[in-house]
Amino acid sequence: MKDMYPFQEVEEKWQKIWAERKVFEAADDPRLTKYYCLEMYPYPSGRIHMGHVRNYSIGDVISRFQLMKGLNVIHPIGWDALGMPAENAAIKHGIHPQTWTLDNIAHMKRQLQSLGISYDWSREVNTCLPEYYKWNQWIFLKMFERGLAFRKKSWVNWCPQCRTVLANEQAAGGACWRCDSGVEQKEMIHWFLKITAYAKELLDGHKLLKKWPEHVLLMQKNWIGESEGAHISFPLMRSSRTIEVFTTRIDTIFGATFMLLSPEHPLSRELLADSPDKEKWREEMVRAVRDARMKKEQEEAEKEGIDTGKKAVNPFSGEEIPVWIANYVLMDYGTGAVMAVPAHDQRDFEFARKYGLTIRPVIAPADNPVLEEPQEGATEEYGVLINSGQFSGLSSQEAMEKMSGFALTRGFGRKSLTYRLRDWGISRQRYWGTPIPIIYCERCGTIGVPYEDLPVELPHDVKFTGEEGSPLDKAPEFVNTTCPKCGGKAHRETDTMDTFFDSSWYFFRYTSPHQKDAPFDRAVASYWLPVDLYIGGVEHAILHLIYARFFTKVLRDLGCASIGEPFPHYLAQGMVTKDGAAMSKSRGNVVDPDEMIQEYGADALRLFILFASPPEKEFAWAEDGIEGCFRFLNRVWTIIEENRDLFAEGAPRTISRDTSAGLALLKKTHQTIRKVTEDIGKRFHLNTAISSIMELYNLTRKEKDSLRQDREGRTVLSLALESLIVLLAPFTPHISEELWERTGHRDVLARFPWPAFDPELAKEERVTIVVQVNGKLRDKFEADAGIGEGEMRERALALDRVRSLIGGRPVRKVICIESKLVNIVV
RNA sequence: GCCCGGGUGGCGGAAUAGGUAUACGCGCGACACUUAAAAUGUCGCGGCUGUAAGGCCAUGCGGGUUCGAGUCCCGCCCUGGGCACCA
Repeated sequence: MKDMYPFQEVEEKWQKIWAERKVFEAADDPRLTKYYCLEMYPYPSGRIHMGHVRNYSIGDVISRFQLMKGLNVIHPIGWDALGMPAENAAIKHGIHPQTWTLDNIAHMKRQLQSLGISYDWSREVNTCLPEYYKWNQWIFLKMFERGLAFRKKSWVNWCPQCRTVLANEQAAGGACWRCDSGVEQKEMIHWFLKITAYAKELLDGHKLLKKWPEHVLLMQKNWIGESEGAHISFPLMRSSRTIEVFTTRIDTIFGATFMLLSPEHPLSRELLADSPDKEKWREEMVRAVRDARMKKEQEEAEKEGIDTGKKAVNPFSGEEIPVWIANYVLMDYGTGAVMAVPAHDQRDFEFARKYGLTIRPVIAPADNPVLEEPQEGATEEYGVLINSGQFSGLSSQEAMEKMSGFALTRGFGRKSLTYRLRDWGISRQRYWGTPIPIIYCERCGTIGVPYEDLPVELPHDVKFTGEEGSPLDKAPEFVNTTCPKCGGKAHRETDTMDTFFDSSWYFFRYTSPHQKDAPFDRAVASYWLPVDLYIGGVEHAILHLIYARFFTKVLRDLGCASIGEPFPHYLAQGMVTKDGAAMSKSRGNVVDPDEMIQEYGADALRLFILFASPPEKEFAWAEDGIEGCFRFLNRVWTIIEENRDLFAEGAPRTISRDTSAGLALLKKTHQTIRKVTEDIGKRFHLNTAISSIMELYNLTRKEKDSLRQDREGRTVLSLALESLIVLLAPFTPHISEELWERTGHRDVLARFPWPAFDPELAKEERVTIVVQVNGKLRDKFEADAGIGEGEMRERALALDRVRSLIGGRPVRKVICIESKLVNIVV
C-alpha cells in the first residue's frame, strides 16, 4: 500500500510523550470533579486477546472523553495475578509460578501500552505481591473476628482436574467454571465467608443499580433466590424432637399427608438407629445423591424413599403422618426437611403415587370447588381452601397470612424468608494464592495471625509435583510455627484463598495503591468511589459482581468504606466472535491483536473494534473491516496533510452565520460535535459516534475544493478538519495527537478541552416534510424548520400528487407532526 | 421445564420519544486517473414490476391496536444465555 501514514512511528512517539508528561496520572484532589472509569483487570495468562482489546478500548474512549471534558479521571489497571494456571505451568514446565506470572505481566503490559490505553500506570496493582495480599489477609482477619469468616466441615465441590475446591457459584451445573470438568463431592474442613448474612441486602441493593442491564440483575436475583414462606415445626411422635420445615405454601398444610427428610439430614440417621438394614439403604442413598451432584448433565433421578416407620403430628390438623426419607430433598436448602403435599406439589405427587401414600386435595380452583383426588398430577395453582378446618373457604393468599399468624401465636411456626444463596467457600488446596492467616495451636485452638505479623508470605522454595494436596503442606518451614498466644508449638493453615477474594476489593486499592497502614486510605477512597462506570464481560455477572458487592458492604460495616454499592453503572460488554463462534484456542479461530497492530496500527484496530458493533452486543471479527477502518484513517491523514496551509494561515475563528458557501459544512460540524458528545457521554453507542464522524469526513471531502476558494470557506473548512481530529481523539488517540501537532497545536490533545457545539448552528434550518395519504408515503416537500401546522397542512394538501390521490374524496382527518410529517386520511 | 436477550440488504450494523426503514462501513458492479495494479475519486446496488413517471411487496412467521408499527399487544418458529428436584 502506497501513501500509508507512518502509524508505527506515530504510535510509539505519542505513547512515549504521554508517559513522560504523566498525562494520565490522576490527582487525589477533592476539589476536582472526579470520574472513575474501571475495566475488569486481566488475569496475566500470557497474551492479550481480542476480548481484552475490546474491553479496554471501550473504557479508554470513555476515559479520554471525560478527561477532555475536564473531569479528574482515574483510569487504573492491574493484574489478577494469583491463580491456578501459574501453578499448572510450574508443574508442567518447572517454572516458578512467580516467574511465570511476572513475565506474563511484563509482556501484557507492553501490549496494553502498545494499544495506547490511557492508564495511570502509577496506580498499577498486582495481587500476587505481598504488599497486595497482605491486605487480603487483613480483611480476612477482620471478617474472622466478626464471625464472617468461619471454618466448617462440609461437603464441598471438588474439581479433580484443578485438584481444588470450588465455591457453589464456580461449580454451577456440576462443571468447573475454569476447566469445565465434572465436579465431585468431597467432605473437607473448609473456610467460608458468610455472604448469606448479606443476602437480603444484596437483593435490596438492586434497587440502587439503575444503570445495570436488566438481565444481569435478574441473574443475580435468581442466584440469591429469595423465597417468602414460613418455618413450621412438626412434633415427632413418642419423642421430644420436632422436625422443622420451610414451606412457601402454608395454605396447603392440611394436605400435608407425610413428611420427608433429606438422606443427609442428621435426624435421618437417628430415626433409623434401630433398623440397620434401612440405615444401610440410607447410606447408599446418600452416596447416590452425592454422585448425582457431580454429574454434569444429570437427568432428574427417579424418586426413591425409605419409610422410617416413625410418625409426626401435623400441628394444624393434629393428624399423625408418616416420616420418610427421600432422595429429592436437598440438605442445604431450607431446613433439609419438607412437609409433603402430594395433591399440590408435583414431586410429592409422584412420590406418593410410587409408595401408595395418601393424596388429599385441600385447594380447589376458584371456579370449580370440587373435592376430587387428582389423577394426572398435582395442581400447583392457588385457589380456595377446602378440607382445611377453620381455614376452609379462604383464598390461598388470605390463608397464608392467617395461617402463619396462627402458627406464631401457637408457637410452632413463623413467617420467614429463605435464600438459595450459600456461603462462599474460599479454601483452595493450592500454592499460588493468598495464605489464609490462621494458626492452629493445640492449646489455644484456631487463632488469627496477629496484624503486626502480616503478611504471611508464600514460601518461595517449594516443590510443584502435581500430587494431591497443597505444596504448602510439604513445606515444613511454612507449616511449623509457634502460637502467637502461648508461644507453644503450632502449625499454619495451608489452604490459600480463592482468587475471587483478591478481585472483590481491588478497585478500592487503586485509590491509594501504595498505602502502607491499611488496605486503602478511607478519605481518598471516599473521594473516588463509587466507580462511575464499570466495564467487563457478563460471564462475571454472578461471581465477581456479587462478591465485590458483598465485600463493599463488609468494608462499609468495618468502617473502611463509605459506600454500599461499588458499581452503580455496569456496562456488560459482548463477546468477541469469529465465524459464528467465540474466539478460542481450541476452535483455532483466534486473531492475535499484536499481529493486527503490526499490520494496521493500534488506532485502526481500536477504531474497528468499536465501530463494528455497539459495546454490549457480540462483536464479529472480519479482516475486511479493519482494513476499511485503516483506509479511513489514511484518508483523514491525507486530507489534513493536504490542507495544512489553512492552519498556518491563522484563519479567523468567527464565521458569519449567513456564509452561504460553508453553511452546510459548518452545520454538519456542529451537529457532529453534538452527536458524538451525546453518543459517548450519554448513550455509550460508540459505533454510531464513529459513523457520524465518517459522515463529517465525507462532507468535508466533497466540499473542500470549493470552500478553499474563499476566505470564509477556508475558515469553515479548517474548523471542520480540526473537529475531525479532536472528535476522533478518544477513539484513535495517536493519529489525532500527531495531526493535532502537525496543524500547529502545542499542547497534548489528550488534555485539550472537548469542543462545544453551538445549538443554534446545530439546528437544521430546512426540513423535509413527508406527506402520507392513508399512512402511505406519497410525497415530500422542503420547508423552513419553524413551519407551523397550518402551513404544513395547506402545502401538503396543495401538492398535485396529493390532490390526485385524494381524487375529490372528503378528507376525514389530517395528522401533523411538527417539522416532520403530514398524514392525510380520506 | 422455568426466566431473560436477539432475529432488519450479500455481510457488520443504523433508526435515541410510535412518524422518511436500510445511516455509516464492508462487499459487489460500472466509470475516471494509471502502461498496469494498489490507493484515490465519481456513480449505482432490498425484491418484484414498468421504456419512464410510478406501482406493489419487504425488518423471522401469523394475528391485533393505531391515521401510522422494526418499535406496542397476543400466539408461534428459530437462535443465544441463565437457572434447573430450591419445598
